[in-house]
This record gives sequence, C-alpha cells and structure tokens, in this order.
Amino acid sequence: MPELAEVKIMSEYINDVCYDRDFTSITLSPEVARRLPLDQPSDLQIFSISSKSRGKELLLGLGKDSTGNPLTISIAMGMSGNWIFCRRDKHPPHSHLHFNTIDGWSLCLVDARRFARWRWASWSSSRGPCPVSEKEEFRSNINSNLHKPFFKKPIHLALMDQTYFNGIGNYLRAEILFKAGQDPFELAGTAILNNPKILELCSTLPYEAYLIGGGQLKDWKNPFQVPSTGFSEWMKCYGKASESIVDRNGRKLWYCKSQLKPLYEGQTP
DNA sequence: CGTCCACGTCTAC
DNA sequence: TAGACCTGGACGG
Repeated sequence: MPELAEVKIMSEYINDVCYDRDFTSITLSPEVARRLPLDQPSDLQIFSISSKSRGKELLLGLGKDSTGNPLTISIAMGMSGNWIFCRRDKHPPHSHLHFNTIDGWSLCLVDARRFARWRWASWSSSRGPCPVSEKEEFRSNINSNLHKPFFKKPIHLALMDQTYFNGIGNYLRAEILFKAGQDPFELAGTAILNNPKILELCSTLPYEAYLIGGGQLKDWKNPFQVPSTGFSEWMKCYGKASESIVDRNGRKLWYCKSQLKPLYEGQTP
C-alpha cells in the first residue's frame, strides 16, 4: 500500500507519538518471529524511538549502543503496513512488531498481509535518493546515469524501480505519466530527456499526496486520523483512466491515450 | 460459497 | 519472468 507520501506520514506519526517516551522491549507476533527476528541487543535496556523516511523506506533510530554506534532498524512497509500507538493490552489484529514503553504503551506495526520487512540496518544501498526530501540528489542520480542500459526500458517500468525512483509506486506512476502527458511506452532515457515534467512530477506529486493526507485507498488509513476527503479527487488516472494493461512485472498500468502529447497519438504498445 | 484484486518486494527455476 | 508471500474486501452465483 504505502508509497512515498504514506511512508512520510507514518514517519511523522511515529515521531509524534514516541516523543519523550521511554521504551524497554521489542516483541514480535508468533506469525513473524521465525521469519523476521529482530533480536534486542543485550545492552539496550531503555531506548527512545525516532523516525525518518526516504522514499518508501522507513528508518527507526533507537539511540546508540554501548560503543556509541547508532542503532537503526530499516523497515519496508509492504502493501498493507501501518502504525498505531496503543495500550499494550489492546494491540489490534495483525500487529506483528511492537515497541513497548515502560508505562504500558506500544508502538505497533500493523500489517494484515505481512509483506512488511525489518532488519537492523541503515538506509538500504539498493534504494536511490528520496524524490521529495533529497530532490537534487534524486535528479542528479538519474541525469548522470541516463546513458546506462537501465534507461533503455520503457518509462512505465523504470518508474517502478526503487534504485532510481525510491518511493514511486503504482498509483504515483499512473499520476506522474498522466500529468506529464507522457507515453508510458517510450524508452525511459529519451522520455526523461525530452519531457522535464516527469522528474519534476516525481517530486511534486508525492508531496501533494502527502499534504492531503496520503492515499487512503483501501486498508491504509492515515494514522493521524485526519479526515481525508480530497484524495479520490486528487487521483486523476489510477483506477480511473480509460486504458490499462498488465505490465511485464504483473502490475496494472493505468494510462489515458487522450492525454498523450500529439507526438505519441496513434501509437500502440 | 467462489473468484478476482489490492498503494511491494524477494528468490528461485 | 514467473511464482511466492498473505489477508480481506468487492462482487458474482
């Protein structure tokens, strides 16, 4: 579920609810304990929690270990992951990772489909810069690599690749291509060179989605419980467009032929 | 009841 | 480049 906007909202939620809290333990549900262990360092008795996001990746900071090294957990939220801060005796269904305070509260990762992943690590080296919080690095990372074979794939596939487009997912892909008037089947390198709107929208659209409270489509709900009314109107293409195909990776690509620049009219996949 | 579908990665032929 | 990994909601019979 969550793409850049939703992960950024979650990160701010975590900072909000964990501010000035003391945590003492990390616990896992039996469903995930074997597959995704997260052993608590023996010298980690009392810790704080702070959060950052970078594209679709979330990084929890738990202070430093006894030798001064920062303790961080890298988390990917999968399709249905979200966070809730609640009493320790009132964990909601499907809460699989819990950070427990000394006074009976828990920060819970709730994830019905269990696609979320976590590990003791810093930022993943396989993900590129964040198009929103590291806009210039995001752009230069792409512009300085445009000659590489990676950019010979169609733009609709390149946009889903987290090594360059960290944070872009299926609904943002559809909205970016649509609002850029971009033929989804043009090769990524030439599309990016000829249509500056693409990279610009990679930054502005996730930020817009963030400002209106995220994409509250199905199971994902803004943990701040902000009444989000505008999202279905903000979304112009995903789930609405006249055309869709299943892409090479099995994801549904939504696009609208009538919005393409004249150059591309009449062309077919 | 059943089938299809979902905002994402992973790993294994 | 399929599948594997999962649950639940929508919708059809």
